[in-house]
Amino acid sequence: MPNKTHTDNRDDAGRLAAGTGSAPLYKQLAADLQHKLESGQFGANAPLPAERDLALTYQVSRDTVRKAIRLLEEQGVLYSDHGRGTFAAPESVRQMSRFLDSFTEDTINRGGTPGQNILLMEAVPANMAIASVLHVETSTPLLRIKRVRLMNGAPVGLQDSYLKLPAGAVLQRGELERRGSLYRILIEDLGIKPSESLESVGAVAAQPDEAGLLGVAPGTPLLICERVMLSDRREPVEYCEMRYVPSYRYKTRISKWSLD
Amino acid sequence: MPNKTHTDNRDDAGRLAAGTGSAPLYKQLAADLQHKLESGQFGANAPLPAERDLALTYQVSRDTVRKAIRLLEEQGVLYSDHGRGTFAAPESVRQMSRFLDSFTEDTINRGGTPGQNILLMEAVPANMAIASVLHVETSTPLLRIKRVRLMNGAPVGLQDSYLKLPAGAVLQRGELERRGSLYRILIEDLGIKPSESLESVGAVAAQPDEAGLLGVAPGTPLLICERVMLSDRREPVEYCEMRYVPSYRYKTRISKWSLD
DNA sequence: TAGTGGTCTAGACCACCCC
DNA sequence: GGGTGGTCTAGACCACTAG
Repeated sequence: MPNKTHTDNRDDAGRLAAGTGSAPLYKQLAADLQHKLESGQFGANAPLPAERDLALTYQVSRDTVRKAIRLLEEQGVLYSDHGRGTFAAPESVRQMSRFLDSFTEDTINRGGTPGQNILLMEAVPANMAIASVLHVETSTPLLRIKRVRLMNGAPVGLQDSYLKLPAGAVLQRGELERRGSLYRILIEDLGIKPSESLESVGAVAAQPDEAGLLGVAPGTPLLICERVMLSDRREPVEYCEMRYVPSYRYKTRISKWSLD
Repeated sequence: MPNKTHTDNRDDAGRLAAGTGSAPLYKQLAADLQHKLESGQFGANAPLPAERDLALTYQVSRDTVRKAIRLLEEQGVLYSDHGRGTFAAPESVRQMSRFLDSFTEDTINRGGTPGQNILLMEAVPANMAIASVLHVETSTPLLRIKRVRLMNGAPVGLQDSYLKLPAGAVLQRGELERRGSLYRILIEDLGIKPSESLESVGAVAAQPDEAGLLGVAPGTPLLICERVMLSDRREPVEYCEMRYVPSYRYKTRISKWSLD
């Protein structure tokens, strides 16, 4: 296959772009297939062409086709059954993201407008519990950020976040107000790449102060989500407690059954 | 590589078993690596041998090594960084299952003894909402199972499940009481293979009847989890509402960050 | 039996990280 | 520069499903 350095995905014959400048072939193929699936070319549970046919069509190896299919399978866009074929996933599955979203992205995905009201943003010493989960000594200074999160202007949640910042890193309140998403700043400005998060979800009653901030009656059931976020080096970087009003739902897709 | 039909994983030289009767090489390799990791041969974030070295050691192709590594990566057992190496995941990540567990398995994983108290088990006509999610006509008969779930004898949750059974399938109350796990029966007896579930999690206040069954005060915040379970053909099979007491936590690991 | 996805190989080159 | 993981290929054979 000739090397090209297109920014476009396709050459004149409709083949995928190769070469050092472009995305991996299997990602291009996945994007192409996803586009076809989302444009409604395949109904729910409709079969896709066989892997060998796709390889011929796109002029790539079958292994590359399989990588693209596995990628889309992880995203819930399609699924493969041994001996039967590969099929378009039903709409209900396709909409559910299994991945980690920031509040900002999640809200946009739900069709809402995200907002925030920063209640507090200051350096605090780590208490024993938080020091333990973030792998630091007690009293190590952490950046605490307490925010009311808004959807379409209405309060939906309280976020209380403790951040272990790299030495010398600075995060200004104005910057957070301007950008909205804390994670975007971590990624783009501070070089912190989140890789995984460990979450624990439960229910609690709203305390009077929390109730006031969220505009609900004290004692109202709240969804509480505690999260430890890990960097790409698997260093714990953030501990966060989120309390959401009852109308807010936490949605997820779980795949693969642990029973064999 | 010679074909063998061992039930054992290794031959005399310590190589993995090949041949038609044995598990895929990459799964054997993954099991072997996982065992080494769990036995503490590698500390948190300790580097594993390079892929090429593992391939030599185990006498398999590098691609097979990569498949094994990807499998363990999905399970949170290890992680790979481009250009740096492959590393043992920290203990906190390793413990979190990202997969679908039944209440029975989940409770066992937490070190508890699961139990149940079947409140109701009968055929009921589907109402509009449930008919919609299960893709059946209104009034189609469904099997409704309402249970109090127990951990170490104490009530921790209410499960209200609506099942679309295959024509002619029968599920006896005594069978469920004896086996404990509904999903085991679905898989082993009815040929229903769960593949994915879509979940929505939130918080609600306990109603008087629910409070009585769970042994909490009315108005106590409960964690509510609604679930639609899909078969391997992506047919919705079960709609289930679960309400858990505040002490019960729903834990999960989320990987891959949606921002690139 | 024909067609599908699943596993496996051997080798090549690219991209990234760190010394 | 030397080592690491990431991508890609061409071909072979196995395992499963369905008509």
